[in-house]
Amino acid sequence: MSAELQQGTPRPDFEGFVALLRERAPLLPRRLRQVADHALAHPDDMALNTASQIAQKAGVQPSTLVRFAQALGYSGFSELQQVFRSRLRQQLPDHRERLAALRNGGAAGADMASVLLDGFIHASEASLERLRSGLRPDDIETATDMLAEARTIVLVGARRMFPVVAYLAYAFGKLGIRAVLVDNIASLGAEQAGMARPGDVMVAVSCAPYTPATIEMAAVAKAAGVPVIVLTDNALSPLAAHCDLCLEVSEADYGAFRSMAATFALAMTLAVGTAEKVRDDA
Amino acid sequence: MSAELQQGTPRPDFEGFVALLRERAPLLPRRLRQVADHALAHPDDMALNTASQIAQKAGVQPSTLVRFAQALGYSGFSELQQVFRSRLRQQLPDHRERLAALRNGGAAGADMASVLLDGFIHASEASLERLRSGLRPDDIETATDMLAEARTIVLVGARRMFPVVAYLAYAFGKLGIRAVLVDNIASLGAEQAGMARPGDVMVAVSCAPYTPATIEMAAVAKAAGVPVIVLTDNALSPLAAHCDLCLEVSEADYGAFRSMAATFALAMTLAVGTAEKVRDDA
DNA sequence: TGACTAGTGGAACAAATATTTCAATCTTCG
DNA sequence: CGAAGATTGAAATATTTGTTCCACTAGTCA
Repeated sequence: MSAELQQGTPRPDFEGFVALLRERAPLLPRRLRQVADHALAHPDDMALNTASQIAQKAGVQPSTLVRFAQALGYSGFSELQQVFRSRLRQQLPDHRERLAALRNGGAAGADMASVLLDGFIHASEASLERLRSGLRPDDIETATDMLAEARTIVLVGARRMFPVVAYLAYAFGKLGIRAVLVDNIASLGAEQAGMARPGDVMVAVSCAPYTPATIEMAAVAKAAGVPVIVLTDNALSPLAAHCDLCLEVSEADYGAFRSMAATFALAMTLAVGTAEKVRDDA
Repeated sequence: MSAELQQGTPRPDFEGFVALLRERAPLLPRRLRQVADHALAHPDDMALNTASQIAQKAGVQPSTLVRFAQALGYSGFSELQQVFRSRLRQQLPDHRERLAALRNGGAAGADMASVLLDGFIHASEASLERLRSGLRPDDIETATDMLAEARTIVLVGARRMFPVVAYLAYAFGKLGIRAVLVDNIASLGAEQAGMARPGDVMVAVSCAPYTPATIEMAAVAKAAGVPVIVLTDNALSPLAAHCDLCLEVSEADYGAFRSMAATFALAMTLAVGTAEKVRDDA
């Protein structure tokens, strides 16, 4: 091992570890780098599991963990692990206090950022909670059945909801499921969506205030005999009229902005659930 | 040992442990009671230290810890400690096991859907929790300062992360803040991003596996004197090298898919925070 | 009071875990 | 192309850690 990597024991706190890694990581060999990535991505894992369990998850040998720790100047893996454990110890009470402080005292202008962030986090958590209790598992089941049998999945969503369908396009693509994203480029949305035929399935996403184009495309598809699955905010949505299956996701808002957390969680579920079905059928 | 204390392995979660203790504690011998008190008072200690360290803090022998665990029906101290560790971990791996069990056991379909949804909801919640405690409010403050002073905000993100910048484009637009979305249409991404000049600000979003084009655009912008704000998953990200401010968001994953909840919450915070600043300046 | 039982401390033991070592492999540079 | 060096995987080893056992104590009931 080159001598330059050998130094006295580095700072025993997590921040110190990250700082150290920031400068050393680029110079580290492949496997050690792999460990570095894993350590930053899964710090809890590093704190709570044994060396061989961590090594397995990181895709390396246990000995590599020891080498990694030593390359950074720690005496061994155990010493490095203490860094992660102390982080876990401090982090919990620390953030509980901060949260309580924020809630009680009307925050000053300086931590406006914290208040906003906290607000959006809360809205997201509330949305997820509602999703958990509000959605019928049978409906997801029906949806994934439909999607798994589709020749092509046509994804429609605009404005606020475009990110959701864009994500679905990515996820389906990665899972090897044929899907096309209607992005309305050059105002060709109607033509893009119009190519759907029986045998295909449309997924349309829209919440209040509903984008007329999305409703229109769903209506046209349905009339053409294309099954339509809708993600919307409530059962009275104008979209609900033009669909075969309606999945309701009510997001909580903070200020003028609504969370997207529940919608994305549902989207991921649909994508993976469909992939599982497709695989089982084959 | 009296037979009544011997039972099958109790529930492996922390709630179960507390419930069990509530009814058994009064009947326990002195030293075991002492352990019970310590366990409830210092659950983190129970999760993160070795048996002899814990024993010392609790004022008992290591063997007493083992007896305590066994008196409650666990096979030994190690098994009991896992209960405390999973509490810290917020039971994430538990879901993987359940999903694996479902696959093997061939459970009913509706169950599969529930497990998936539950898994993604958990991953989202864990991500939000990490965001809450892991992000420095000062960094958000700095980011919104930079954004509020920008003439035009240039938004760069690809593949998995495209939905985030697409959302930001929507949000900034709605808030009356000038922003352009680099969507790489017709492979014109470099030209789209290349129009950024000093006085503008670029927001680049990318997590592993990093899209080379995004890194490249951030590097070019930075070299041209355009301030770059980066949203990425860890400090070692190749994007971190080419930015003026690095916001780290580590999302929890479930299966092969990572949550987007924390990234979106942060994006909303940035958008609204910037709007507040712009309004105050005027 | 004396025998019996449950409880306890501490040492011996067994198991799990981290660490070291060494041979094989891949890189790099002459 | 070939040699020197770095890197890696896997087995051997050393250490730590958890567990069991047994002698001893304290409390309880005949």
